[in-house]
Amino acid sequence: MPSSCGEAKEEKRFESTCNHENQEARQGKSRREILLEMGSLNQSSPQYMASGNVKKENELESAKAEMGEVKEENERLKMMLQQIEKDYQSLQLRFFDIIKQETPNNFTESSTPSHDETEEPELVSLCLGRSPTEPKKEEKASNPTKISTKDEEWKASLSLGWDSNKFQLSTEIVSDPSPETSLEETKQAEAGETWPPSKTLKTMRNGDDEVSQQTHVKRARVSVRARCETPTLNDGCQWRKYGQKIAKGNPCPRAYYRCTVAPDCPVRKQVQRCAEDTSILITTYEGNHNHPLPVTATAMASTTSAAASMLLSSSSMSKPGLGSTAAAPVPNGLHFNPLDNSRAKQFYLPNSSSPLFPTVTLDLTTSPPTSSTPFNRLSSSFASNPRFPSTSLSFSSSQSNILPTAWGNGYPFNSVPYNKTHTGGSLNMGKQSQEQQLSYQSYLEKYHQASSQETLTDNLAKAIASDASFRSMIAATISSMVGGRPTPGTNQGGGERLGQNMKLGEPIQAVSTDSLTQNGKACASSYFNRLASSPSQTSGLMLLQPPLPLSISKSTPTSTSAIGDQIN
DNA sequence: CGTGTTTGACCGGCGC
DNA sequence: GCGCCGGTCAAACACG
Repeated sequence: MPSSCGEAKEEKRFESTCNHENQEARQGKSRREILLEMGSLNQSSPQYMASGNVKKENELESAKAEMGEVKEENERLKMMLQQIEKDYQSLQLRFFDIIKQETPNNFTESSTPSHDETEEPELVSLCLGRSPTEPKKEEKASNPTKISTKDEEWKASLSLGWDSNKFQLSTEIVSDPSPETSLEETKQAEAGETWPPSKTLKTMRNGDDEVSQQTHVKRARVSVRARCETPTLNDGCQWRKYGQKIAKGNPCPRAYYRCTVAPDCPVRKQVQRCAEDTSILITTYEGNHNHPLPVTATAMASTTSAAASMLLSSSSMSKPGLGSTAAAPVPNGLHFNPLDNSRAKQFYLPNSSSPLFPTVTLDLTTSPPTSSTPFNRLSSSFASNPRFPSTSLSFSSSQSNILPTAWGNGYPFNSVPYNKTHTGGSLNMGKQSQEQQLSYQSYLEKYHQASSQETLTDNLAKAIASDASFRSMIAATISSMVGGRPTPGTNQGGGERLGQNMKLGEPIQAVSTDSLTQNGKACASSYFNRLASSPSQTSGLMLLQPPLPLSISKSTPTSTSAIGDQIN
C-alpha cells in the first residue's frame, strides 16, 4: 500500500534529483571548461602574463580554489548519486520483497484443496461489497474502525479491495447448483444472447482438473457489447468469415470469424446483433493470437486478453465460503449494485457446445448515467450460468457507433466521453446464490487528453484498489516488465501467476490514501505508462497497449459526486 | 485469378 | 436412439 506508492514517489524523487544533479553536473562541467579555457588563456597570452605576476597569481589561486570547489562538488555529487542508487536499489529490493511475500500467500490460497475450483467451478462468485446475508462483514469492510472523514472513508473502501480480511472476493462452490431461476430469467431477458443453460456439470466434475483448468485459460471468452452500425467491429485484426448461423432465440444471424493474420491463429470471434437492440453488436472473442498483431489491433486484443486474464485470475483467487453479495453504494463511489436479484443476472454466457468457456463481457454500450443501478440493461441482457465466473466490464459511453472508428485508428475511445458515473471506479460485484456479477467500469487511457488524465488515473486507482482481479490483470502485465527484466519462465503462466500474486493495489491504494495527490497520480500514471510502453507478447494475457483507452467525461453524477470531492 | 463470402451439409455434445 | 443445437467445413459464388 503506501509503501509501494512511497517507493514510486521515491522513484520520482530520484528522477527529479537526478535531473537536478545532471543540471548541476552540467554546470560543474561547464565551469571546469571555463577554467580550462582560462588556464590555456593564461598560458598563451604573454601580454596577460606581463601585466603583473601578482594579479596572475591571484587569479591562478582563485582558479585553483574554484577547481577545488568543483572537485568537491563533483565528489559530493558522486556521493549523492551513489546514495541515491543505494536507496533506489533498496527500494527495489523492498518492492520485490513485497511481491515475494504476496506470492506464497496467494499461491497457497489458490492451491488450497478446500476450494478446488478446477473440480467444481460451477459457481464461482465474485463478491465485493455489502452482503445482505452477511451485513457484519460488509460493515467491517466499509466501516472499519474509524471513519470520520471522507478521506478515511475512501481509504476504508479501498481496503475493501485490498485487505483480504475485508475484501470479499469469494468463490462459492456449490455442489448442487440450481440454476433454474437465473436461467429462466436470462432466457427471457435476452433472446439475442440466449446461450443454452448450463448443462455441463458432469463433464466439469469428471475431470482432469488441471487439464480443464488449462482449458479454461486457453478458451476463456471475452464478449464485447458495443453499439455499432457496421456489420462487425473494426478491431484492427483481419478476420475471415467461415460460417453463419441463426441462433435459437435470435432472429439475427450469428457470424463466425477466424483470424487470418496468421494461418494457424486459433483466435475466433462470433458476431451477433442483440435481439432486443439491433444496434448493439455482440462480439465474442475466443483464444489468444499466436502472432504479432497490427498496432491497430493491439488495443482490442490486449483488452480482451486482459479481461480474460482478469476473469481467470478472479476465479483462481477466490476464496470459499464467502458468499453473497450485493451491493450498496460505498463511500468511495464504487458502484455496488443494490440488491436486485431480479435484475442482477449473470453475465456469463454459457455455450452449450463449449461448456468450458468462461466468458467475460465488456459492455461498451450506452448506459444512462442517472441510474443507481447502472447495469440494469446489461444485467438483464445476459444469460446466466453458475458454472463460471462471468465478468462484465462496462465501458458505457454516451455515444454510439464510436467503436469502429476508434479501434480502427488504433486509438480506441479517444473521443468517447466516458461517463464517470459508470466508469469512475464503478465496480459492481454482486453475487446471488446462483449468480455472480462483476462489473467494472473503470479503465485507463494512456493516449487520452490531459484533461481526462487525472480522472482516468483516479478511476483507475479506484478500480484497481477495489478489485483484486483487476489488480491481478494489471499485475500480470506489470510482472512481465518489472525491473525491465523478463520474468523467468514467464510466458503466459509465469507472468500471470506472478501477476495474481502481486498486490497491485498497493501503489494504487496509496494513491488513494493520499487523496490522489499529484505524486499518487504520477505513481499510477507511471505504472500504466510503463505498462503501455512495455513490449509484450501476443500469445499471453498481456497488455499490448493500454487496453481500451477510454475517455472519461467530466460529468459527475450524484452518486459519484462524493468521490469527486474526495479526489479533489 | 486470388481472396473473401455465402450457405447447406456435417459433426459432436447434450437432453429427453 | 433421436432430435436439437452450436459450431465448423467446404463447395459454390461474388468481387476486384
